[in-house]
Amino acid sequence: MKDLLYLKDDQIKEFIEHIFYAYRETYSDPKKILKKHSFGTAHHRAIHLIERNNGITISGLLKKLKITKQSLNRVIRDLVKNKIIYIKKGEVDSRQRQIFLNEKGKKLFDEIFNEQKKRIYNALKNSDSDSVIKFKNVLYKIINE
Amino acid sequence: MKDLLYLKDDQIKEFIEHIFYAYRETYSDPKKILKKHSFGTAHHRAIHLIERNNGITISGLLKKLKITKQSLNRVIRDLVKNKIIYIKKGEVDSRQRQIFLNEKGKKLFDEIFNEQKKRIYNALKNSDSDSVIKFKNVLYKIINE
DNA sequence: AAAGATATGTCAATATAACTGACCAAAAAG
DNA sequence: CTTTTTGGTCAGTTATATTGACATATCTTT
Repeated sequence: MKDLLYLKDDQIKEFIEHIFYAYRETYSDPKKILKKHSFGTAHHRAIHLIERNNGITISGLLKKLKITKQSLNRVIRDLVKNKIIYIKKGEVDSRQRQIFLNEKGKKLFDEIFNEQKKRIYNALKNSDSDSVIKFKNVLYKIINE
Repeated sequence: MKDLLYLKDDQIKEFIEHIFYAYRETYSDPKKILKKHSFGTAHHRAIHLIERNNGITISGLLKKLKITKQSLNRVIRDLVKNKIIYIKKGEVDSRQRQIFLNEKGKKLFDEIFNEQKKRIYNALKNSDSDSVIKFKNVLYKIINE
């Protein structure tokens, strides 16, 4: 086997460490905004996925979040109570629930996203397009295992 | 301003989402091993940083972990009690504590790392060295803001 | 139509990892 | 000698997740 520098353990350990930092920093940025509404990162992740997948079902969210329905339920209840999201019965399968951001939710999402965007935007604008493409490719390979 | 595709909001939202997935998956892999010792991800992160920074002080750890000393203290106590780490008074400044993995800790770290390594290794081995370098560069830019 | 499977909701108890705030002691720095 | 820094600890609280049990409505299969 070739002695590929970038496959050395030290390099891999560094990646493991820096993936943590990237996650932590990216999700710390909007915490003040969330706190104004008494929301936390769990609410944030749900809002993000609902914005990205309009009309997503409960089980759809569960698959993406990989948490239990009891955990998700708390979050969903909070968001409904605060009129961030609304829920409709599934059109095809009325056991299902479809979840949507309402106007207040869209505004909150925009506020949150604006905070998070800064960090990513600044990183990308100082990178050439090839770097961004390759960053994305490796990131996806890490997720898909 | 140029209409750079990779700076579009959708692309940025995707990155925000996938940074979360990458973190979650990378740190989920060794959870079974940690559970055998009744440790969690908090212990994992501390062990990782101690392995990477032999003799790191309490305040050094606090800066990297960005948690309170009360939170860290619980973790450190657990690790000392289970003989994963040991603590020495600082040589220059004896107010400080220097933290080291002992033999049991090194073995545990190796077990944990082996699990995590698989995911990263597989992602990197299917990427060319230029991709890995560029992945690293963008990742670091995200952290440094 | 009856039986079984699926999607969701909810109650209760527990675990993990973090937080705030207060206070103390030892050692270094001024 | 006074102040600052480093670390330890007690107590209470919050956020997010878990397991397990059970209920209801709806869809699918027989």
